[in-house]
Amino acid sequence: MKNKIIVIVGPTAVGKTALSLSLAETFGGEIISADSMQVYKGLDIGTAKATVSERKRIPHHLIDIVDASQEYNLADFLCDCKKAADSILAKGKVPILVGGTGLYVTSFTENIRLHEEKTDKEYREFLLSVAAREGSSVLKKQLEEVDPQTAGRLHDNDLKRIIRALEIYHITGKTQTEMNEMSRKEKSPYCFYKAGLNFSDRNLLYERINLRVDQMMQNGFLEEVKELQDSTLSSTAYQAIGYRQLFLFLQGKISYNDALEKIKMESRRYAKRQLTWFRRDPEIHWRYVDLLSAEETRSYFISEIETFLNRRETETETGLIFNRNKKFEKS
RNA sequence: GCCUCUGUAGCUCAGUUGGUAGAGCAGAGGACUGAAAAUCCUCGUGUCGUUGGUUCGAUUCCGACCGGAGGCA
Repeated sequence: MKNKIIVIVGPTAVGKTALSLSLAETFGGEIISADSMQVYKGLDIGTAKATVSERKRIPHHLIDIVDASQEYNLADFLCDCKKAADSILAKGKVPILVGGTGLYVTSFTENIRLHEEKTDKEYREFLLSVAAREGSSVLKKQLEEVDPQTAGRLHDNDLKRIIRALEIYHITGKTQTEMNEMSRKEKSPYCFYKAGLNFSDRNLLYERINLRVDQMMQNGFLEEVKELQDSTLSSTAYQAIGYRQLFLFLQGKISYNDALEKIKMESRRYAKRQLTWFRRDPEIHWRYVDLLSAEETRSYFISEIETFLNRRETETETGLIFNRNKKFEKS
């Protein structure tokens, strides 16, 4: 029988943390954060990490695991996440995967296996300079010769992905199409119950986000950013919403108000993209937090998860997301 | 009180020598396999302040009224 893992997803600020803590308590679970920014030490308030006392109450994994000056990516996450899940299972506890980074969550649940090949920063820089000089369509044409399938699904302006596809070919001699096929050969050794939190009214979600940004400021977000100013953030950590904007304010380049509004706006857009990502996974059980009380949401998922944990037949569908197009071809 | 400017999309504004309109931003939808809080694609949103006149036809021209900004008394 496959081991079972609980997954909680949803846009930023819906209340994933609160639900995860309460589910961890009732089921004897430990939490694995699936968040590309909470891995960084020192980015605390702005990334809305669970508080230290919450983390004392329930063990959390994959928070504060790398220095903010270091890079961290999907491959690192898949490796760390598996280790964390297995260590929790070995203790006889239930892993609860909680997070808003859709790529991380689905790559793990769909058992994407990345291969030895890594990244080649120099080659990336080189391609980037080519694109700057001659335009991205030149690279697109290169890719068309090497991997027409990937080139076909990418837009001319999608520079990051064009470069990545060329980079893969440069390192491995194989196309991204081939590599992607190889990456999903085996089904996940785990099975998942996927809980999704959302607002039925988008405006209420946005109000919640705006409010939370204000609360972050009250909790000393600006002081946190001041602390970071001297240390250099890695290019990935630097992408975290809020930090960039507050750096600009501290440098006197934008007003405090503009920074605040920008943070709120970027957070709202982020939430929207998260929803686009998670919506296409039909296995997620969605609950709307503006239609139910916290207690109703909690007890709904508790009873759902109870039956999930007691179930003997534990096959979950896989390949629903990254293979979506193929699925339609079959039928 | 008088004079000038102004009122067009959620916001900032363009425009129509009279044939009911378009940019940016905001917003919505989508994509996503080693940067993913990143990145990329697509798409609208309208009593053109109100009301009367001229006109086949007014958002456009004219008048009145109402709001906003500035100036003069």
